Order: sequence, then C-alpha cells, then structure tokens
Amino acid sequence: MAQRVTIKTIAEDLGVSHMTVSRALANHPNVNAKTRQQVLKRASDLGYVKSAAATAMRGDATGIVGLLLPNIVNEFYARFANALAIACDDRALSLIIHLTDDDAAREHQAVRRLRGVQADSVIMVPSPKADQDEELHLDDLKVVQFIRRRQEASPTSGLLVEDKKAIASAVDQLFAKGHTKIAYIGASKSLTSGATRLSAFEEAMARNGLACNPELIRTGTPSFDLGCQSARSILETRTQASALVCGGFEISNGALDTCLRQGLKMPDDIAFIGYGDPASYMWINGGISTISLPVELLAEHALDIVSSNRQPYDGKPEDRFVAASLVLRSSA
Amino acid sequence: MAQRVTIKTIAEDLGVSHMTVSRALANHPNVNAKTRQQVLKRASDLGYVKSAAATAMRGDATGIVGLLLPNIVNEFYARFANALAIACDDRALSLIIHLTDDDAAREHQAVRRLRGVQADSVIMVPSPKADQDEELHLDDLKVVQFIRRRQEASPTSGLLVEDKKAIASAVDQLFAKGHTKIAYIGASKSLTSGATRLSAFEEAMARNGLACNPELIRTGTPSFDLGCQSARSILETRTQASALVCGGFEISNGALDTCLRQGLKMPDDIAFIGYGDPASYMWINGGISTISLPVELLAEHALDIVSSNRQPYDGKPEDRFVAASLVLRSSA
DNA sequence: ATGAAAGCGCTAACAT
DNA sequence: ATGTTAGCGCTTTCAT
Repeated sequence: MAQRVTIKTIAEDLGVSHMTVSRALANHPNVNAKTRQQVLKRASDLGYVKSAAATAMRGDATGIVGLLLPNIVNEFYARFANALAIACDDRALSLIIHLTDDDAAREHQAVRRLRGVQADSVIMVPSPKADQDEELHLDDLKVVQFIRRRQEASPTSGLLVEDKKAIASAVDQLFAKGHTKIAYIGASKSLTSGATRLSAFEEAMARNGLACNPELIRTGTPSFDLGCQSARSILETRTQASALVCGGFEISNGALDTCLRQGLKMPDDIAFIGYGDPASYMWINGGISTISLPVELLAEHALDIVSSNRQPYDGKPEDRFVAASLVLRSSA
Repeated sequence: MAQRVTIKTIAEDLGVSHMTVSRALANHPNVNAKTRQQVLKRASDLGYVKSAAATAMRGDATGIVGLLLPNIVNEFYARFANALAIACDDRALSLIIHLTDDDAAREHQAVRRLRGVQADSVIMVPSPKADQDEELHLDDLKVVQFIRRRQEASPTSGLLVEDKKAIASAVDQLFAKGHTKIAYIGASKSLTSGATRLSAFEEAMARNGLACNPELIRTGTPSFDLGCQSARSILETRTQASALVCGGFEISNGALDTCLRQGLKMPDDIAFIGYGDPASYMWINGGISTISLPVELLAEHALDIVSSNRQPYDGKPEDRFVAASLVLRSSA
C-alpha cells in the first residue's frame, strides 16, 4: 500500500527541508511565495493530511469530543447526537461516540479510550452510579454531564433540563380534565433527575389536593422495559389509574408501547403524557401529549460549554439549565 | 492541571527504566514478577492509559472506525449506528461519526479528518456524486460502502441491500388488492441503488400488466423533502394514484408525513408502503406496511468486513448483499 | 532481567 | 528565508 504522505515526503520531492514545508502549510510568513505555492500544490496533489497523532503527541488539542450516551436509538439521544455531530463538523471537531447502555463498566471503558486518544472533552449522560464503582479519571478531560448529574472527584460542568414546571403543568392539566388517579413512572431517586421529577410530580399532586397512591408510582433504572412493565402493572392494579405521566425518554416509549399493544384509546381509556418529543409522537394516536425538550438548543449549549475554552480547568465548571415544556396533543 | 501519566512517570516513581514499565504493561515475560506487580499497581492507581497518539505514530493500528452517514435522525441510520457502536465497544474499537448530510464537501472533510487520525477503516453511505467532485483519497483506509455504491479510484468493499424482490412483492401485493395506479418515489438513477429500486418497481408493474404513468414516478436526491413534495404533487395529479411505494428511508418518512398531515386514511384514501422499518411505523395508522431492512445484521456485516483483516488491501474488497423483506401491516 | 538508542510526524526554539 | 535540533510516548533492536 501507498506510504503515508508526510511533510518529509513533500520536502524531499521539492528539495527543501521539512521545516519549510511545515511553515508553508502553517501559513507562516517567512516562506518564499513561490515555494509556498509549490508546497501547497504538492500537498494537495498527494492528498496530504497532517498527522493527528503527531499533533497530539506534541500536546496540542486534538479536537476530539467524546459523547457517551446510553444508546442512540431513542430519538431524543439520536437527535442530540445528530445536532452535536453537525455542530462538531462545523467547528472542525471529531465526535467519538460510545454507548454505555447505562452500564458503569462500559462507561469506564469508554472514558479510558477517550483519555487514550487525548480527547479534549466529553459530553456524557452519566450512568446510574452504584456505590462500588471505581472513580472515573476525568482530570485531563473537560466534562459536561448531560441530563443527569453525578458527583465526581474532578470538577465537571452540568447541562440539565429544568422540567419541574412542565411536569407540574402536566398534572395540572390532567386534574383540570377531571383526572384524580394519576400514575407516574420515572427514574429512581438515586439519580438526582429522578428525584427531582418525582418530587415535582408529588408536589403538583399535593397542590391539587390529590393523594399519591404508592401503587401508582413506579421508579427504577430508566429503560424501555421499566416503562413496559410499570405500565402493565399499573393497568392491572385494582386502583384503576385514569392518567399516566412519564418521567423519562425510554420509560415513555416503553409505557406507550404497552398502552398501544393493549389497544387502549387515549385519552379515553387512559390519558397519556410522555417524556421527550420524538417526531413519531405527532403521528401516533392522533398525537401524543408530551414533555418536550429543546434538543438542538441543548446540543448547542453542550458544545458551547466544552469549546468556550479548550483548556481543561481554565474555565470554571458551570451548570446550565434548559427548560422543558408541556406539549398538549390528543392523548391527554 | 495534572501532568499526563506516561510510562516515564511510573518508571521514575519506581526507579526503573521506562522500558521495564513498557514490558510489564505489555505482559512481556522478561520482567521480574515483583516489579511487574508494582508497575501494574502504580499504573492502575494513577489511571494510566496508553497514549493512542504514540501508538499511532509508530504505525500500529489505531482501532478507529469511521462512520459516515447522511444523518442520524432517520431511525434506520440511528439503529445502524447504534448497533455498530455497540459492536465497536465490544471489540475495543473507537467509532468516529461524521454526518455528511449527503453533501460531497462535508464528506470530503470527514474523510480528511479520518485520515488525519489514521482511522483503520471507514463505513460510509457515499453521497450522491456530482461529476466535478474531487476524488477521495481512500488509499490508507479500508472502506465499506453501505447502502449505496459509487466507483472509487481505490478498491472498496460494498454492503448493499438486496431489495428488488421486496419491492416486487410490494407491487404484487398492491395489484392483488386491486390497485392499478401505483405511484413510486425513489432516489434518482444516478445512484445505483436508485436505479435498481426503480427498475424493480417498473419490472414488477410490467409483469402485472400495469402501465407506468410518468406522472406517478418521482425521483431525485433522496431526502425528507423529496418525499413530502413528491407525495404532495402525486396526490394533486389528475391521474389519482391509489397506492404509493417508497424507495428510500427519508423519502418514506417525508411521504408519510405528507399523507398524515393531509388526514388521509390508509389504505382507503391511499395504500402506503414505506421503506425502512422505524419502530414508530408499527404504531402509526394502526401499522405502516413497509420494506424492512435487517439493521443489526447489516451492522454485524459491516464490522465483519472491516475487522476481518485490519490491514488495508490485504483482503480483497468484497461485496455483500443482504435481503430486505416486505412487512405487511394495515396501511396496504 | 534490564537498559540505551533510534525513530514514528510534527513544530518551537535556535542557528545560519 | 531556510535549515538543524530536540522532544512529545511508545516499542523494536541491540547491548549489557
């Protein structure tokens, strides 16, 4: 196979030193105009590309952004990744995606590899942390924790969704429509976002003078399955719930899947308010009401935080909150 | 910030040469057992990770797989990326995703950057090629062209979907239900996949003794918009089509969006057969009939081709075909 | 069993 | 305006 094209290749071709080539390519002023032209032409002809490895080894920024997501099938994450990938391409950054499946070991490996390639920064949805998990070494990375927030040894920034108001509106809306037995499925309290959403739900219930039947509140590790199973068991409960609010993307899809499979009409059989706003929600059942998050805006913020200052630690870690909103369609 | 941990850091800590550390970490036999333990412990404590840059500069494989997709919002691509990301994580590979938006310039940049980081291989959905596009330098990459196939200067492998039979079945099915005015929206003929699908459609029409009204056949650069606009204009045509077959993922979503926005009942107002099988198709309109592609299998194949032999050129380029199937639900 | 040297591609810091 | 040197982290080769 063809030998790798380096500045030395070009230098020898042109009978100059490799430094002249380096300077020409870097637009350094001290290069004869004619020489520069020759270098540029030759580089272009040979398809020269600067070695990222050499650059990285010198300690320069790599322009690599790591993205750790539980998965990328969930349309919310997919849209986030999509927006982020476009933004990265626009800024000449490389996006390395690792999927964690919300598993601490996978997350650990992913961070290792990102440190290996000297990624400048990582945008991550931290996995629900078990206490025995080993500490992540994040010192040389600029970290943004997305969606969920976990305490780490190194300072990390946060990009969180402020959804308490939207969840409260959801409950208010259901109450206004006469619902009193309102169920909720969300992430377990060990995740701060799980705790936050749950308390938003409970407070809104209380504010409307509604009792929270423990049978109608389900929490656990957020997943499609949790949504399915919780929805199923809620529907089986003697205390028939007339409405369901979801507090997680996967959960929402899982719960919705169960309701649809059971042939339930919404809102007649059950009023449904999902979480996240995949395009398909618009089409299902004449429109699924949902708590919608501004994905593209979130991607912008994430990249903003990590690229505002490429040197880790130079900027203080910051927390940003972006508001979710309740979108009412026909399912509630 | 903390200085990067290298084998020298560990070597100095332990008062040995960096070579001993290197050997200990590489599991080389000629290392004192006690020394090895010390090295391993220290490395683990300090969170040492081997520099990918140094490794790459020595010419070793980087374990980087590039993925070039038009976008990642389309659920087919998202599921493919998801499956590929999982497979990569399992094999300790890093997946770098670049989105091309089917644009040659973006594609060009993406390939440049992948060559810069010395990616071992690239799995790409080639953008529809305009003739004036500059040649891609793909010599040092192991390339798999996915979905679409383009002629390149360097040898590349192909991973293509064999969907002629599924498309023919779609037409047969519609004809069996009494449809005669069947419309088709697909990619333009300049893409081999576009040409293939279109001819499969035309042949099936002919076989059933049906005429192909040119007004009911639309092709172009595959996109959501093409689907929307073509569907709209087909629905406006005096020659009322009673059925619609889609020949592309984005196209399918776009056409479906238009039909749903116009409040059409399927299959009564129009029989609809989509392309690709996002989970939501199961839920929309009681189930959208579609030409379904085995995504996970495709991801396995793609990684198989590139990782069967990491050295570019050592394995001959190969073409693989994976069969699509017609999934009938309630929309046709 | 351990160490020293060289080289991968690049650029900052010195020559010339 | 151009060239030489050194060093980033690592492993292969050649000593010891």
